[in-house]
Amino acid sequence: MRSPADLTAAFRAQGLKITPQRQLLFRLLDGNDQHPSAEALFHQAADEMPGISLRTVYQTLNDLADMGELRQVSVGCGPSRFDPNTSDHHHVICDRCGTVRDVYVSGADNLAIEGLDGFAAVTPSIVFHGECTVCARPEPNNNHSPKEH
Amino acid sequence: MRSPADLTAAFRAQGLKITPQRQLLFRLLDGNDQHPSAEALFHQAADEMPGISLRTVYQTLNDLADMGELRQVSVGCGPSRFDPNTSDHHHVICDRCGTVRDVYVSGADNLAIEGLDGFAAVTPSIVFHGECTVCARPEPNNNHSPKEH
DNA sequence: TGTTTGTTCGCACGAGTTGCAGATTGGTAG
DNA sequence: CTACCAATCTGCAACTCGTGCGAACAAACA
Repeated sequence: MRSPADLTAAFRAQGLKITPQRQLLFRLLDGNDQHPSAEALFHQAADEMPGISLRTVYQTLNDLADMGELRQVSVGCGPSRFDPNTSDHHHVICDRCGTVRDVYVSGADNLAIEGLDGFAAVTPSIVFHGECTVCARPEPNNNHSPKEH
Repeated sequence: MRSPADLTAAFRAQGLKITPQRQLLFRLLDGNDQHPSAEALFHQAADEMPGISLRTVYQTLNDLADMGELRQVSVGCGPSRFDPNTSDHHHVICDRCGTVRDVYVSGADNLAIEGLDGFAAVTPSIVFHGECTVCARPEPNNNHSPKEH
């Protein structure tokens, strides 16, 4: 995703308007590597702008995704996550708490695939499932729940 | 997934009962490479057993998934698909019509990954997105819709 | 300042899935 | 064969995530 200033210019160039809601969301997403869900981003936004609606967050996220400024990541279960990192990368997710991290995989486009059966223009999307350092810790009071850390 | 006979034995061994509904679903899933959704399987089952309920189909699919007899495949949007093929493989999906096929990828477990950041016991799940042969055909009357073919 | 047009918001709705409870039925012991 | 108990089935309601809609609102611009 580009900087809030660049996005502002890009939105205006398309005849779209710059609202306080959009500016706030641009700022919250800028450099954000947390892969927030729409809901999570909404709560963060509501802290600064109590009247903002979840509907607007979804709307803006979809607009940004349509413009290619962010990627929507499906993590198997639970809500979609949004990723302002648009570089060529993949994801690792903790199956316990849902934490998502970016990972960079070399050679993913040159995998030997059998059974492609005529499918064209195929691009891989890799999700590594595992346990994050916090959840893997064997301590007894490791009682944290999903959506934390 | 094991054969219907083996599943029957496995269910009984766990104190679970063998009902006509379960037997039907075992049979419909045996060797099924269509990656059906719960809904799709329900329609197929209802053809042979008109009174069967969608709830029972979900229940049985979840039971089988819990037992490791089938995998639940998330394809980004739309309902989950269920895959009785439990061998080590991945999937290619047509982004137009939703067709899913099994693919076998060599070297997937030896990918060079950067940014894993302490994540443990990481296994990759690869979904290739592309267009199937039918959807890639440039013919003008290529007007088939999702869930067909 | 006024007009135009895109935006926001809240609500209702829709898809997919699960929880619940009463009726039903498989498995088994008598 | 009958009776019993626990597992199961079914239908419905509820839930989660996301979208459609329309009235009120506000950014951009003359």
